[in-house]
Amino acid sequence: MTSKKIINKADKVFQILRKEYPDVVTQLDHENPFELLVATILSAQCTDARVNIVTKDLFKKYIIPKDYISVPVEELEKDIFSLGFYRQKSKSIRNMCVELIENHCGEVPADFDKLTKLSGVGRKTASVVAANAFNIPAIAVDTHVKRLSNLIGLTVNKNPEKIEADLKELLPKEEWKDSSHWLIMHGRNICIARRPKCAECKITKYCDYFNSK
DNA sequence: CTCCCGATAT
DNA sequence: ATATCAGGAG
Repeated sequence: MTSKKIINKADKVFQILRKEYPDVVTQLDHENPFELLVATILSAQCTDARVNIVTKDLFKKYIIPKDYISVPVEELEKDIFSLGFYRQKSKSIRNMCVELIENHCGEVPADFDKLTKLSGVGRKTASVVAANAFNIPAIAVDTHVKRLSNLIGLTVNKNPEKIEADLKELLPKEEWKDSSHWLIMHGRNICIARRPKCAECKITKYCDYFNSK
């Protein structure tokens, strides 16, 4: 159930963001779906900019799933150390590569449900890969999308899966991918978690957080 | 719910 | 010193 008030708010907000961020793309450097999958797993709790620094060399050394399994796990841990959670992420990537080889002929499946079944891949990562590598309509609810959706008042839910469902009701499928990018761009540039720049924000008129200050 | 975990801005 | 960074698994 989405109230008319929220539907109207969403229309105004996304109209402004659409104009503000006309050409949105993933900031994660990648040249194919497999690289995007690895980069997205690595991006958990860490900025795209730092992932890109690591993947610049990583993607020269590891080309296909087999490459990640061929080295001792300690070597992969060292290669991604600076990103944090390096033990978890190494294990996830290795298991994910085994699963790609055993269940998907070494290819990244172009299917949301199949993606979420891979090690280290939850709804957010699956959405990023589905939307950006395969143009499958999806909304990736990351920390920015969550924060802005709650601050603006596009949803009253705190659970990412519920936020995703709420946003999908507010937008046509054709805009699912771009809408998450708009919120992410706005979250990084203006509605910054540590210190929101409300003075520079163009959607304060429709923002619950701003109007309740 | 807790744990994983380094880099960075404030 | 502390919060936060394009989360996911157990």
